[in-house]
Amino acid sequence: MNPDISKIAALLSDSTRSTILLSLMDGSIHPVTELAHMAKVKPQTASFHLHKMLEVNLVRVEKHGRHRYYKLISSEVAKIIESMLVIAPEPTVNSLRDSREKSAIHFARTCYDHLAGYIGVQITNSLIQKGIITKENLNFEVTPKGLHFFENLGINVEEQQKKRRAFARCCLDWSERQHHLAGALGNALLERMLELKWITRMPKTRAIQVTSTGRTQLEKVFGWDTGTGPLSQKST
Amino acid sequence: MNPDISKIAALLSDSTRSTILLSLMDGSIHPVTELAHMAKVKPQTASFHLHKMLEVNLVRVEKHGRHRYYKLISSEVAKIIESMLVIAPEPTVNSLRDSREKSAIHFARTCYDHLAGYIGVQITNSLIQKGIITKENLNFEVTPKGLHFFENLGINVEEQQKKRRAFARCCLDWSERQHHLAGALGNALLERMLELKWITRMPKTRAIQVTSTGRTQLEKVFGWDTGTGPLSQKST
DNA sequence: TTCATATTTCGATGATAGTAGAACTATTAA
DNA sequence: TTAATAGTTCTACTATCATCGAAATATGAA
Repeated sequence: MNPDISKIAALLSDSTRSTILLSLMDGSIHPVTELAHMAKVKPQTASFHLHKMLEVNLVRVEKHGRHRYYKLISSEVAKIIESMLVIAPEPTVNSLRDSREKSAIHFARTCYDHLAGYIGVQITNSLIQKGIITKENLNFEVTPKGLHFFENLGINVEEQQKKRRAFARCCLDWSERQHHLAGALGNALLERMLELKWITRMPKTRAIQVTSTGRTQLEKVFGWDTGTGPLSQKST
Repeated sequence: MNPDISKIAALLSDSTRSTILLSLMDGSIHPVTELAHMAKVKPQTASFHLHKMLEVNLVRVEKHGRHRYYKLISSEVAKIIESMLVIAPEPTVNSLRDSREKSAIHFARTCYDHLAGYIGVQITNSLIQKGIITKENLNFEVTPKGLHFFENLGINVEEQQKKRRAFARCCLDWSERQHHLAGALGNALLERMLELKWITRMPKTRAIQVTSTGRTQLEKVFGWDTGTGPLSQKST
């Protein structure tokens, strides 16, 4: 007499649906055709899957004109996916295109609504090393020194603490096998970096690109070199 | 080019396998026949499923004589199941037996290696109210006063903090829709309560029974009445 | 050695579920 | 109004997979 996990798991067990869900892990809205393209299926098929996920409340729709935009319904759903990524096997790389995309995603990507990948982990580690945040069990705490740091960056820490969600949690990065910053603070940092144009979203993927301004600023602020982009990174 | 979540999810998507996994959520070892009985399938079928879960590293086996004892391979796997329980629909109750078991499980049960259900949440809330622990984002911290409390109970807090796992995290209780104490401290508390015979494991389920000693002690220590057991609890 | 118990392997069966073609609805542009 | 685009519904077709009987293996008991 337990809740029925299998109903939920069945929805993630199909590779088309899991591809769609991982695309939605960027936290934003996506039209059906785009999701169909990502999963390499016809629009009918994507529609069929999205309908199933709507019924069990994994995703939500917004109608705008003739488009229907889908998104993840909650961070609870994102957490399920996140926890599976920790132990999921890495995919086989079949083409040069696959290999490039893999490098890009390992280098920097969004994980639901915060930054992940090599860059995400590096930033998190730098924040710890510089005494801006401290890691307590599976959460982060902002030091007094850290309050100034975020203030200068244009992020109001208190505002993030008031939000009805985890303030600064650890999220296990599947590519780096280390923790990166998540929660309200992680989200605020991503948003601010996008706003400052240090990073930009790459179309059709969850991959993130570091701009030339970004490279300069990251080096200045954190004192390390990000390299020239995903292709210059050694694959691990 | 993401890790393949669907492979993992496919293993949880079958109701027989999910029943087996939920049985293993008590963190201990179980022989094949017992798991087959819980899932209401023949031993061959259970064996077939366990073999699949072995291959993908969800479970581990220990051979003792002619028995093969299975258990969850890691707390990472437990975390996946835990995160799904949060949004999984409640099962339909078909018989009086089901209804009784449901009450028992809602009243008190193990969740991987700590206490959950009405009793688990009540204990957690009492610990907070009495200033023994405090809730910081999604973790708990032990107050100086709390150190004495756990000392008196026979739990060495420092020893738990040294362990290579989350010390005292929040775990969302699916039946109570509130947090209860998990992590090393949650585990230590469960073990100590079993040792003191305040509670006992009920055979064939994850349900936990509060002994008469337990009722007296819980009332004394926390100042609330646990009732006479699951059957005296109002179902919510 | 012989019998009983625990578990796995093999093979056959039956049910479930993903896929895309065709047709249909809804919205936008010309 | 007509044409084009976005998305859904319906209907087969196909493939995958859980289930269990039967038989095999392995351990323990008598």
